[in-house]
Amino acid sequence: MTEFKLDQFLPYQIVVLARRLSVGLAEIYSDKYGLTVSEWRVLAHLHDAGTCSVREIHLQADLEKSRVSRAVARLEARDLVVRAAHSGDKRLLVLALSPAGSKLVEEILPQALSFQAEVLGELEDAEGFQTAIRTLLNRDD
Amino acid sequence: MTEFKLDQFLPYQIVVLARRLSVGLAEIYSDKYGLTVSEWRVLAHLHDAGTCSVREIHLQADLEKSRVSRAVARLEARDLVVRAAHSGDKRLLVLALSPAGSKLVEEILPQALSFQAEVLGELEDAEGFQTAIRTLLNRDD
DNA sequence: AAGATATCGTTGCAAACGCAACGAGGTCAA
DNA sequence: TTGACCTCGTTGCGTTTGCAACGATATCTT
Repeated sequence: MTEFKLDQFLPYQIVVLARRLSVGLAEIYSDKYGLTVSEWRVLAHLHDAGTCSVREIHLQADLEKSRVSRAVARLEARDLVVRAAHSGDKRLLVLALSPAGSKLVEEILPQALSFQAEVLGELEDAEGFQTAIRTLLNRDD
Repeated sequence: MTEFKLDQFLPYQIVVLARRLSVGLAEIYSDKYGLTVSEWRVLAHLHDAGTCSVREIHLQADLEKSRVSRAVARLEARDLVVRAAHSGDKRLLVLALSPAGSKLVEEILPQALSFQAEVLGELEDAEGFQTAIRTLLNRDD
């Protein structure tokens, strides 16, 4: 009989860890600001990108394009994001943060960063851990 | 303006990694054997535990009890799991793998383990990585 | 021993999900 | 320039999800 402990199985451990971190982070962007994961990622990416299309967020933020589309619609309804037509290619949307959106993101980011710091702070070799994560993320794409 | 790159943000990286590993693993238990994540976890835990209740799987395998309940129902319909009443406490269910279930798990496990080995093989310091994961998983519970 | 409380597994339901299909617009070749 | 093909963002739809509520059983309290 093959020896196998689910709780020592790496893919399982990482999925569990991911869920825990998500729940922890959600206490910030969801409980305090009423944002979903999709919305938070859209805002975060726009903060960095300045301006971009739905497709770019889909690719850069690991979100189904339908999730991006609906998240953007909700964010626009809350006046956190501005949606405009691209002048050159009319298929594209030009998304950007509104002033209120920028303000909101600036309010959330420090908290997100401190959450990250708190997590990393528990590790002996935080550097090595981050390198490992990056290594795994860069495989096969 | 706060500096923030979503793709360098640890919680995000781990969620993305978790999804990738899940998809990779699913090529084994889902594509080849038609199992869902919930079903796979139930089988894996039963393989190790021998016999247990819905609640125990709920706690040990990080699954909502409704997911366990439904997964068990499907597995029983496929004759992979046996569901019996507990003699002492009639609220409890006694779950166990059927012979066919055992056989199936024995077939899958080596593939799961080799998938894990493949992932760990890409890391310089696999030991350190696993230690870090365990550290993070043991916080606050 | 009886009533209040807690726990077990199941079920109902609203919301979220992923995927496929769509219309609108762009690109490329002949 | 016209037709085939590709890409963009949105929408529809069946499935899955998490949560709350439920009936049944156990336990605790007095």
